[in-house]
Amino acid sequence: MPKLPDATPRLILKVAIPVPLYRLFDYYAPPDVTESSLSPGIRLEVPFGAGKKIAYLIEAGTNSEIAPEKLKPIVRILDSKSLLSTKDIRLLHWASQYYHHPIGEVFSSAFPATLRSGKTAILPLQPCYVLTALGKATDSEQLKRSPKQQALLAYFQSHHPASLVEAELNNWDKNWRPALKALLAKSLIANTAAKIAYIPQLSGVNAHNTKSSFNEATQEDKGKLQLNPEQQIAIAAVIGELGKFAVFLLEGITGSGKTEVYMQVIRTVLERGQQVLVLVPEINLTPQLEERFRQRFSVAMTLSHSNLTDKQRHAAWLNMQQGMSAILLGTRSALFTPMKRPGLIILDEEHDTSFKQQEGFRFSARDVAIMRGKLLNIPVLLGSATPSLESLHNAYQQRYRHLVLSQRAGSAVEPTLHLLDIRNKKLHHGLSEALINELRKVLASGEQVLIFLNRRGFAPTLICHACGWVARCRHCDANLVIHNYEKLLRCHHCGREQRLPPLCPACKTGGLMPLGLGTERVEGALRELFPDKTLVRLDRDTTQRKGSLERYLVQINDGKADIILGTQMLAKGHHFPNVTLVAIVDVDSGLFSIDYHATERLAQMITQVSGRAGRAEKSGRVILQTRHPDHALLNTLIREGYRRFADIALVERQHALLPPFSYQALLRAQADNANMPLAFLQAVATLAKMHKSGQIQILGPVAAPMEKRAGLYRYQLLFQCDKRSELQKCLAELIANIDSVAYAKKIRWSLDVDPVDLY
DNA sequence: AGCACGCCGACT
DNA sequence: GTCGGCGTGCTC
Repeated sequence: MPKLPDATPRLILKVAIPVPLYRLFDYYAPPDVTESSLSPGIRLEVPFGAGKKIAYLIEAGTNSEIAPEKLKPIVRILDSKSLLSTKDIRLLHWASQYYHHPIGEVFSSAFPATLRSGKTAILPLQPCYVLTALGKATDSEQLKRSPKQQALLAYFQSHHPASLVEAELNNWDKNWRPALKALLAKSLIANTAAKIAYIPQLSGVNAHNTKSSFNEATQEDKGKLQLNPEQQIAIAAVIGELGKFAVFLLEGITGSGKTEVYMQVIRTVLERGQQVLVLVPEINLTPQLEERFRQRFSVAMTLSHSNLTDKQRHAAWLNMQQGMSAILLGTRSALFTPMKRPGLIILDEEHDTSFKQQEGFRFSARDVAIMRGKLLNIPVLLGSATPSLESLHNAYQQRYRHLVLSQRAGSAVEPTLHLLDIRNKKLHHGLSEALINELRKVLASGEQVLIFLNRRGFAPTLICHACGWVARCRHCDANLVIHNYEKLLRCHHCGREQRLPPLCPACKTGGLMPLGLGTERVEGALRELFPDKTLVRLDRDTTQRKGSLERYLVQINDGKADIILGTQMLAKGHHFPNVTLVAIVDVDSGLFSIDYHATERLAQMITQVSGRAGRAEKSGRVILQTRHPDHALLNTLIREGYRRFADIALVERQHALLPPFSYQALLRAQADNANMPLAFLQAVATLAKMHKSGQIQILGPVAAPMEKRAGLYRYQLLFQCDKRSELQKCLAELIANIDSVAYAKKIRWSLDVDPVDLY
């Protein structure tokens, strides 16, 4: 047989590999595949260095800059077609460029761990069980001698459709297998072909089903379906833009019914046969939204967050990708989950900084979600009671549609805020007499109080009264925090801990004293003051174990707690309807930070915590202890509200030319000594000044506010420009040349585009 | 990021 | 005499 003419060149694949390198790698395609069967985005296994890696195909072609003898053939092709859509691939390219992060790592962040490690993209099927004709006809009463079987049969009979998969049975009761086995033996239940929960389609065989599935509002829900005019306007506005790109900022005070707006819009999207991506800042917030969605919608819903196992995340991702699930409720990491029929992205609590990834690929889930909506041509709905200044600015600039919910649902009244001047006042473990009296009154009337202190542990400082020695962390520029229960000193920055010393290590006397406040200390004081009241403390230390937060929340909402004490965990979304008094013990620590973001955060935090009070018929009060009762920010906030505060803050940002009136990027560098990172940043600054246009300001390098942390010395260089494209151009050029900068390989550096804090 | 190659100290 | 320390350089 004659050989093929030499003119047929071998196909060359340009692939992205998850390594911190800003370039693609070229490989030979297997000889028997054609270009058309190699769609961008498919996963490949390739030889790389000494080992093998999973790579993502960027493009197939016939030319390469690399010498042919250096090219290797790929090991194998993993996907017959891309698991990501063309538009989502474009999103990844955009994100890689915008955040200046290596393309391979960006691609791999879009996949769950299983697919990243080369597992085949097959949706695991779970066994499914259905009622038989006999099962439908049998009265579960007949099984009353075995209550578990009776309950299970009744559960099947009440479930619509009358089929259940293992996951649902697990949800019903952990130990369902024996009862099911018995029902199988009695032919009341049958084992059907394995399948996953279905998603109702817009038209066709399921049309009738679909309709009933969406309208299963319970009696309780029907009461809430009385929408006020603002809600109706918001819902109509978003629904009017379905199928198009638009960004909405839904600004709704706590209790104004934002979730109801979400649900009404979601319902319409589902009716169109499309899927919804709902992002929340943290896992803690998924259960309550999940519960409300499940009550309202009987469509398949998927959760995705970091507490799931790899298998669960694999299934969640593929469920969405294949259109088996209609709603994905997840945290930041769920942002890139592909959708077969994308219809809407909702980002709840859009101001929350947890949406910004703080290491590695430092993307903002909010900003990437907006770009994703733009590429997918679907609306993006941002919701918050305390919108970020950037989003408000975008709304004012008409880039976002601004939807406002200013009314509390039902008869609920907004809480009133009061500053309590504690200058020259005697404090009992941080609590003033006036505050204690207020607490006493409210507790006496059987109502709940909520006490907020954003610092866990007993006290943030251990000091020697005799010689002035302070317990410092050896690895960080920070004091060790006293944890009295565990008799430990712990560093909240590097996690290191040691025994609480009985004597001052410096002067060997017994003059050690706690200084400052933590939740443990306030807990002790409150237990002493109100020994007959039940106190629940919610902070990272008390809610570490899985499910403990949920248990406490149930206890609180059942009225089995009088005093709720905690850290910012309290500020995030949980509803405490019986709380009528909120006390913020120490509002001052956030007032005088060097980071201009701090006042915005403080205002959001105060407003969010305040929102926990007085949700029911009773109006709530919020007391803020302060030594700065004349502080302008505090006064604006408590008298005129968050929005007025935000408007003033925006004017200040404009005068200072700070974001959102300019754009920033922060180059951080760290190493186990101070010299190399500083020298590196200095060299980068010099390089940048050569390349930059006149518009870009280069500030620094300076030490990070905490210069030493976990044994590493940290410095940073800030870039700022009022033109985003100029800044981007400068950064791109820098990154392209950064390897040649002195010490670049000896230190750890990272670039943070649109930093949310300067630490 | 891994991983291998490559030149200088305490060990079977 | 070797095992191995991590400095430097490469990965198609």
